[in-house]
Amino acid sequence: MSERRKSYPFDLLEPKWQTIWEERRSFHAPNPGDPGFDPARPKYYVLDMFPYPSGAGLHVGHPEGYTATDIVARYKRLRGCNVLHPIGWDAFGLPAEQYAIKTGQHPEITTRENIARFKMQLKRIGFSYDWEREISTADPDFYRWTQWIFLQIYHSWFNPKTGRAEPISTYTGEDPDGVRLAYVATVPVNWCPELGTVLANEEVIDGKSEVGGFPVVKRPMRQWMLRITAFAERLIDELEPLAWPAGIKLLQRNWIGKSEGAEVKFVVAGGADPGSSGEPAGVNAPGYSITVFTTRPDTLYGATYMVLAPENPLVDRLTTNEQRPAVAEYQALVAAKSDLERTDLAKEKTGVFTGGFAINPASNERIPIWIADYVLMGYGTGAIMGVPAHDERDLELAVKFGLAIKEVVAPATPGSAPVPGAGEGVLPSRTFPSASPDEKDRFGEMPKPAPETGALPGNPPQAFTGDGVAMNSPLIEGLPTPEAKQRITAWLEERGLGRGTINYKLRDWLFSRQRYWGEPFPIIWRDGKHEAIPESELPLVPPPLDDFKPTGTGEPPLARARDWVRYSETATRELNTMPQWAGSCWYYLRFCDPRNSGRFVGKETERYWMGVAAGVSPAGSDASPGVQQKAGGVDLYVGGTEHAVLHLLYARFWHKVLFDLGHLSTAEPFQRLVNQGIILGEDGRKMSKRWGNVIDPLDVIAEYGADAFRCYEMFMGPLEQMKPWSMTGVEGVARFLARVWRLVMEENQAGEWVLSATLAEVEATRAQQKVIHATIKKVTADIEALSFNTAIAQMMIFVNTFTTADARPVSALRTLLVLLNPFAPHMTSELWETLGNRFSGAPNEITEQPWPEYQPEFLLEDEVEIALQVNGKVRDRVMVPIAATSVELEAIALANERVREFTAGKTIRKVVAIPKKLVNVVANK
RNA sequence: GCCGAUGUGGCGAAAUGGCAGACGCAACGGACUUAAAAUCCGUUUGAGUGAAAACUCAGUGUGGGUUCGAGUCCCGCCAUCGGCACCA
Repeated sequence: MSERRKSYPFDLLEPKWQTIWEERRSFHAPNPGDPGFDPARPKYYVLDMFPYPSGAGLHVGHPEGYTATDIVARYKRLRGCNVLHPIGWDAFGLPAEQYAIKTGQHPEITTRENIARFKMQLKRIGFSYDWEREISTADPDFYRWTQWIFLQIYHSWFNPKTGRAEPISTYTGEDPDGVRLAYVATVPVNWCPELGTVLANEEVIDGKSEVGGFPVVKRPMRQWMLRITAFAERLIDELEPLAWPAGIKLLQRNWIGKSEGAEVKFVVAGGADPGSSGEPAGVNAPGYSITVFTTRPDTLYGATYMVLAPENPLVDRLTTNEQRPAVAEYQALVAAKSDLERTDLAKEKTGVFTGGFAINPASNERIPIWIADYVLMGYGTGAIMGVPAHDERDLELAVKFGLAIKEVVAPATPGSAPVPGAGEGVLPSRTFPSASPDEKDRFGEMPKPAPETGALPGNPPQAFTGDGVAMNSPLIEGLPTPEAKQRITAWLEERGLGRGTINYKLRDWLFSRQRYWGEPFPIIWRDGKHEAIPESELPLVPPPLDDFKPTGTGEPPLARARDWVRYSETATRELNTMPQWAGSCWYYLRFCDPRNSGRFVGKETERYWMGVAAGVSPAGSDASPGVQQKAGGVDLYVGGTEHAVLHLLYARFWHKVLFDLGHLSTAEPFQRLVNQGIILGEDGRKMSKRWGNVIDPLDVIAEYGADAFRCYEMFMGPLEQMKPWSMTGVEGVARFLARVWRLVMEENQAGEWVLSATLAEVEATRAQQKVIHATIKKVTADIEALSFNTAIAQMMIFVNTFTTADARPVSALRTLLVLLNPFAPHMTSELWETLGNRFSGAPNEITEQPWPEYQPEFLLEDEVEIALQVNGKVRDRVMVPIAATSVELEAIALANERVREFTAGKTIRKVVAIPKKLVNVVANK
């Protein structure tokens, strides 16, 4: 490192103040009832997304959000709030375990080392965390309560009548295990052989694991599931009033994917197709039917065929002997495809006819039943009605295999009645079967276009998928789409042929992992049935293991600990562990009361920190029934967009369960959410080892100091934006801080820093007052709005103004120090102390100083400069009295020489005068 | 393909519908210095006119529109980034 002289002695004073803060417990927030707790102060809970302590340590991207929250935390303290500003470690997780597998090093040891390094880095930046609240999700004192919460979920069910989670004891049906919020199911899961575990859908990206990028295959396994789908509606509704970025809300809504529509029952036709020699296989069973889900019940008359998912268990019973080989072959083909291939092949539709037929309940037409892999078993009923005229996917299949296409919705032409039988450009109706000559085409393997495509000259066929007016549909003829949907749904319900229903894309949460480094389930198995272990046995600690490797069979590594597995003569332990999300689902609650050994969080403490902040009135009335949304929760939560869906959705889900069960005082955990943008390397690329552009905060701090590091992180640009790092930019901000330092200090002959001789206990001049109060106003508003870059810019203006002043008023500098304190806490603390030793009139500690209030009268001027425009172009600027009225301004403008010059020979049409801003004279020939 | 965000000097950026480019970086010029570093002061969107002070025109991805007035509001298009991706 260069031996350049430090522009101010940050290397001495930063460690000094960090030690002082620790010794004085300056940022410790007492809980209600604790000594020193002041109930008169409002609470403010400001939270970071806690880090996973990886082996690489922090780079400069991590502390961006942390710096923002730290500024807010320090600002709120100066404003007299009780501030909860904690940090901890998301310590369970795959990387530590992968490392253990490679090296044999126990994950607990690597995790402890990584935490130590992270902690040292964070402390060096000077964050004002309450370190007495530090937690780790891998600490038994913590995960004991993670396990306890799992048991709460396990012991609950979702009561559809009340719309909330209730103890399983309130369930009166026959099968409690079938309704629990935590349940076991054998489901096709994403099995990752390399990682030796199953993964949630969300952890699989393009058919590969999110961690490591290993291939993932589908495989049926017995797994723990959490019934998050029961909360789908509330997770959408209660999102609405939160102060979150609109884009994140949208992301969550899309993820949940609500669609309203109807289920329709199609009766399977008896007997074979008259033209076919195939035997009907099992389709003679009377009353046999297939239910589909559709969002467009109004297109029922246009359903000319049905499609089942290849995995649908009904397929076997529908398939005729003749079609059986083709169906079996297709099913095998689909099963062999990975998710990636399935998506890749999505460009062209494939499918095969089962030989079976069903009756369209509206038109009574016999329609063929196909299977195709574009129909997913996991959504809706795993079966659809094919309406090729009004659905692009259905149209593709129909065109390819020559299935009938029947138009039943006419685009509504504005201002005129729908054209009956609107003909031109419409596809010719066809009858099934016409594809029989193309037997070889049945898998869609033919690379050449199907003959049908060639048979349609001109425009490619297009499905009309918008709303319009029903046609060719006797029951709803001429009705606009929304009414047609209602009418046909009612008609179906009357006849028991269907009902209105809602579907969600959201699936239940696959909650178990076949890993070692996670929370063991507090569950045992006896006679093939699961039971909870008593709460008194928590925490359930994982057994010590020498070999962490996955077994490869899908059996978790915990199976190796034979003694541990054997719970009693008749019972064995559950071998799965929880996913990494578990701890982060509720860590923010534990921060409120991290050492409570009797409860996951004390009741009163939770009510204080997570409840409705004083002065904020809850939205809506408490008297309303059901799950009325309340304000409250974490007041500000800052983190990356990568958690927009998963972490935030899972945490909201757990929070709602705990709220319903009466353990919490609010229905939502995070009132205000902000995403910080990514910080790129100096080369404009994402920071990564691969590019060698990673910047370690400690290196920056060594050269420029922690205060400069913090200020630069905030000065780079808007918090939410992606932006590249710049070392010369850091230098510029460091220069600014050095100028602040030299406002107060100067070097004597001996090279020591002493108070500047220009300091004086004098009144600020009027011009200086204006800058002071403009700065107070802007910095205050900008911190509230998290616009830290412009707050710093304003303080730079302040410093530029006072640098050139002959005498520097002490009071003005003190004001600046308080405003700057949240950004550069070390230096401002030092200067504050130094000033206090020489000048009286202020408390000894900067933290005891109230936040300054700006006085509007100092911002007022006697005169303002206004612009004089002609036809919108500025022609002159003049000083006018601040109180000048529009009429006076108009007169001034019209008398102005430059204005007259540009209006000469023209007629003045209009004069727009805006006091304190400008006058615009509109003139033409 | 669908959804969302973003496009402003050489660079990071700023701007309740009212003087585009605050603040900072880089660059250039000056002061201090034997010299350099540091520091302080100044210049810096482009094109044109002028000896100069000044002045004129153009300018916020692109094409339209609303308005006395648009970086800002509306419509179309282009580019970059992010998310979703057969969800019936």
